[in-house]
Amino acid sequence: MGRWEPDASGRLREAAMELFLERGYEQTTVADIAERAGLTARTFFRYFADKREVLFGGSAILEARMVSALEAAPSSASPLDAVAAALDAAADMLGERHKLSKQRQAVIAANGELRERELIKMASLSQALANGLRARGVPDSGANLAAETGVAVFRIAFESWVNGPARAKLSDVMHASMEQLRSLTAAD
Amino acid sequence: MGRWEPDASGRLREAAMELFLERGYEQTTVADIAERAGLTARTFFRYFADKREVLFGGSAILEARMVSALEAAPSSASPLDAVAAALDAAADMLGERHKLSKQRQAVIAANGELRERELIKMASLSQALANGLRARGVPDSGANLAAETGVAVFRIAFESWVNGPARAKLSDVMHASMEQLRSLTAAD
DNA sequence: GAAGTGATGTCACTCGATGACATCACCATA
DNA sequence: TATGGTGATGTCATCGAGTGACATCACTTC
Repeated sequence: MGRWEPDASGRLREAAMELFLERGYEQTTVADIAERAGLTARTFFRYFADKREVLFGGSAILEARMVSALEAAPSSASPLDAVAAALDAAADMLGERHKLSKQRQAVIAANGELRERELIKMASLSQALANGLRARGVPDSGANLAAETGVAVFRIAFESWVNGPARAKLSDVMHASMEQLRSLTAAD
Repeated sequence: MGRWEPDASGRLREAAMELFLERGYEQTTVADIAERAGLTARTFFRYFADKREVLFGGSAILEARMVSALEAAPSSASPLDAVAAALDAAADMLGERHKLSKQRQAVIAANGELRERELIKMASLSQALANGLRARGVPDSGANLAAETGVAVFRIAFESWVNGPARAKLSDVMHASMEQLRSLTAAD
């Protein structure tokens, strides 16, 4: 794999995933990743802000799609319903690659730095959803709360799906979690 | 401040806070902190696992107190009410130092690494609360959800309190956020 | 006062991350 | 087809975080 092969970023992502699965995140240096991709460490840092980021390339896209879905929800929909529409969009995007998701989550779960990075991606998502809700006229505090709880539902459902059977549908798990939230808070 | 003065850990924490406020987190090296505390960088890393951790010494105590409060809630209390008791305990511990909290939050908010670290502390808290709920007989999925949403309420209320007037009571803000959550989900 | 103990310092090293500058492949155009 | 421009990559030097090995210091105990 020579210096000018196409898709350097994709090669780096693949090499990283391979090495993380083979020996773990900490036992892999950036130089290792770059070497397997036929590049140098300096080039790695031209594509990714830091070592962790190589695992989170899709999160910006996911966030954009979820925000679009939230914006597209009928204006009559409640805040939580609009958030639910965003979760559906997420299920569409992630629901087809159960094995890959499982591997990736295993790598992340095994390392503190990566868990931290994942959490801040979720926080960014929550922020973006809250902004979308405000644009729909939802007042500040409610927008934050609805977005936060929505992301909590997303995270819990995703985890449950990843650790469950491959044939389960992510969207079903998400709907079930959302229902559970409603009953949890309504019952008081 | 010589080599064998007492409370090395406390001196390091103070020196760090001072320097972070003076020049910012990134512009402060661990060697700077250690020097101001009359120690060396090597010793810093004997007290704190990494540079970020110097700002999060209280989080383990906070977590322990919140879990205690949750466990002490009457067994008749609903999951969300037990979580609310934990939030009250947090308000007790944090509510008296508005200025310090505000400074600390400003430092954290200004830096991505520190935001990440704070998020994982919140995740740890959520995990601990969920464990406490399970010990009370709450089923798995509901325990996670109640803990996550409870921590979301905590975070939002704390932020609102920190950015509000110094005379506001943290416990009041927390109660208001919790009420808002109930109405938000019950209205559908 | 000698031995032991725990806290601290010193040294050397690896790795993540970044700036400055050189080099390469490729493309447009004269 | 030569020339120059452009963007991607490599090379080199450097800083700071973090760690292991070992020396040193203050203090305690017998």
